[in-house]
Amino acid sequence: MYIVIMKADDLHHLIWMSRPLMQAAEACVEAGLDGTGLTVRMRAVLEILHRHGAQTVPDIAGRLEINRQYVQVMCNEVLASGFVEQRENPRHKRSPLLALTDRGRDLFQETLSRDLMLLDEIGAALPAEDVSKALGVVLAVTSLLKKTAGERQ
Amino acid sequence: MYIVIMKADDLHHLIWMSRPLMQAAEACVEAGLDGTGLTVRMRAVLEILHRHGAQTVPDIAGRLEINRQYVQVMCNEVLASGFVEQRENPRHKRSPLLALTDRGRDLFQETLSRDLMLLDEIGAALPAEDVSKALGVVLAVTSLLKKTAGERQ
DNA sequence: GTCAAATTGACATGTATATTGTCATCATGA
DNA sequence: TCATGATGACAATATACATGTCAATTTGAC
Repeated sequence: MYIVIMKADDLHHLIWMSRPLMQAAEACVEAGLDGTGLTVRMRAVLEILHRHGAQTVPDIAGRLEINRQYVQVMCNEVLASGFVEQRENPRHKRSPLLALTDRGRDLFQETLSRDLMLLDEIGAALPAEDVSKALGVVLAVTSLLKKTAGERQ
Repeated sequence: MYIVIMKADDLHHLIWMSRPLMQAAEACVEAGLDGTGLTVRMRAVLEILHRHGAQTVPDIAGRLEINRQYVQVMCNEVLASGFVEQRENPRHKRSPLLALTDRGRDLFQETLSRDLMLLDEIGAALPAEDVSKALGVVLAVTSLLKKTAGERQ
């Protein structure tokens, strides 16, 4: 009985820590972007292009799970910044591929490596096994919550 | 080396799961609030009052870590809803205490118990120890990220 | 090859969730 | 009593989306 109560309590706390965690992470990324001319949402586009290579705007929207029109705005911003350029798309003449420019790639790799260093620092304080278990729990909880939200409707 | 890479990767994933987790949790709460006349942010106020007893608006803002002016708006909503009422504050004549009305208490307890049932259900699929460790990791990561964001500025 | 249907980019509008700033009023405590 | 601070109200701004529409063009089925 006691254990059950404790668990629900921890679970409750875990779930409601998601917002502070997200805010802290975003603040951290934002602070790391200071001076680069990038915003967090521009960085998101660069990350997709870095990880998955050249993509069209609708492709990026799909990966970000954000609607096409808003991602279009984000992409226009990175295009204007010069960190991304349009390339001809052999598969669709009116929908160019967006690709990182050399400047964009350099910049993103720089911020990425700084972020990875930070992750290593943070990770140093935590047992690898705990991190991996935490990820498992969070993934499971998220998927169960999603399912429940659907059912509750 | 391999382990370090794995850990940073898991950590990265864990951190960026915070948004989907939060969204899933909010969607779930919202679905559970359907028909009660409450919104998620109104519920947040009720939860504070339920857990900590009667509070002033600035007190609630402090606990929610949201700025005073916005919490004022949230509180005005719950006051209008009739689930919360103003009481005289012996410590400050211009700043009344907000307290749950009987209706508010009943309603909140009902939604709370439904949510606790859900938590138990979700918890049933997870070892208590893992949940507790996950919470520990998330708390640690959040606090380290907050610290870093501050330093990076 | 033709033509209907789908895709794309652009733009306008709406909404939720905040933050920031200002101001008058009033309470508190030195 | 009087400076200081707390409170509530209001306005402006920002961010992060969703939705809807439209023209141009592309694709694919026939």
